[in-house]
Amino acid sequence: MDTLIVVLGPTGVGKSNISIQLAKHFHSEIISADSRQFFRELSIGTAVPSQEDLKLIPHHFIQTKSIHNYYNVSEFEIEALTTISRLFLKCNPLFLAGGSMLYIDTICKGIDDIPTVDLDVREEVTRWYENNGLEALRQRLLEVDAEYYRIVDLNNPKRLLHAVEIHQMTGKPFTSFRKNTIKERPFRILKVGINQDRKVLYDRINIRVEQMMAAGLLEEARAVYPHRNLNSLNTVGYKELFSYFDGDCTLVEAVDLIQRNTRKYARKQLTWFRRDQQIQWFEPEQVKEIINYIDQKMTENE
RNA sequence: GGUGCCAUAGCUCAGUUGGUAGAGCAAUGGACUGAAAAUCCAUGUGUCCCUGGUUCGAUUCCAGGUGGCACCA
Repeated sequence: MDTLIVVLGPTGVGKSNISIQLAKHFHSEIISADSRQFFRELSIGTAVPSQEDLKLIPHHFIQTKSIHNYYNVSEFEIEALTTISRLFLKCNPLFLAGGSMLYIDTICKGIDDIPTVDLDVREEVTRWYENNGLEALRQRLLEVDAEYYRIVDLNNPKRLLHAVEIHQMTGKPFTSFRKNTIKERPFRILKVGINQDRKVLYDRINIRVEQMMAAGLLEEARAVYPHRNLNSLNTVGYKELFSYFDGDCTLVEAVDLIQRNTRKYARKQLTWFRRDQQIQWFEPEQVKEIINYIDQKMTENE
């Protein structure tokens, strides 16, 4: 049976390296589930695999988009599933590796069919919110979608905005699109989590940020600085350096903040993954154990 | 060596007219359906430097000590 091995874990734990070893062992390829490694303008700050690694093992969805093109998880679902079914013709197991929680879940469980918001609608509703405030936004949502109003986090403007945008665009309440059904996939999914001692992870993250700076992250960030308002650049490692370019902080402070925000991101990833009971957890050194685990599962269910 | 100022949470500090304390940041936990490396929510943390004195009661007042900073020698 076709099996997709999902290699997940917090940022900086060594997922890329491990999934390359696994793909090599199983003569397979890797689909990336990393919402920032899609962008070809961002390579140092998103820690994409090296050119040698990319040559060694074919990767998909790495640096295939531009920061200028709006991209979202739904488009990823469609594209990635197409790629996955094509690759299963020659590889099994196949690997999905990355740390973007929502993107992983979307491949595993699917996401409801909700229209993509036009950028002009987004701009219009956002401007309305900026002029009228959060309370007005809540009231507007209550009028158009009382059901969602009851369950949504009323402090989170992005959630409210999206529901209002969908109504503005379609004339239907956001809730009418939210089916919350789990899509069945025509392949088996095995989740392999990589984690390690929190302190060791944090040290690795701090060092990795220093290495990124040494590798030229500052220049990479400066090159995209003119486009800082793009959503794709609302990204750890770039937004902090933009503040430095603005003169709002020193370079040392900016780098410090990158480290801190990366640590926070790792913590947030772990919070998300913690509730997923399907994940089998390993330490970064346990590549052999992971291979044994996959072998065992592959024969179990043939 | 002398004088002055300071010593409170992991850090930077506030405060207690004497009744054993609180902000920011950090840290930790949580939410999450097309912006997700986004966005939002919640939670502690303590020999109040040490030793004595005054007091029913001292982190707070007093004395001495220790450490730090500044100035003068």
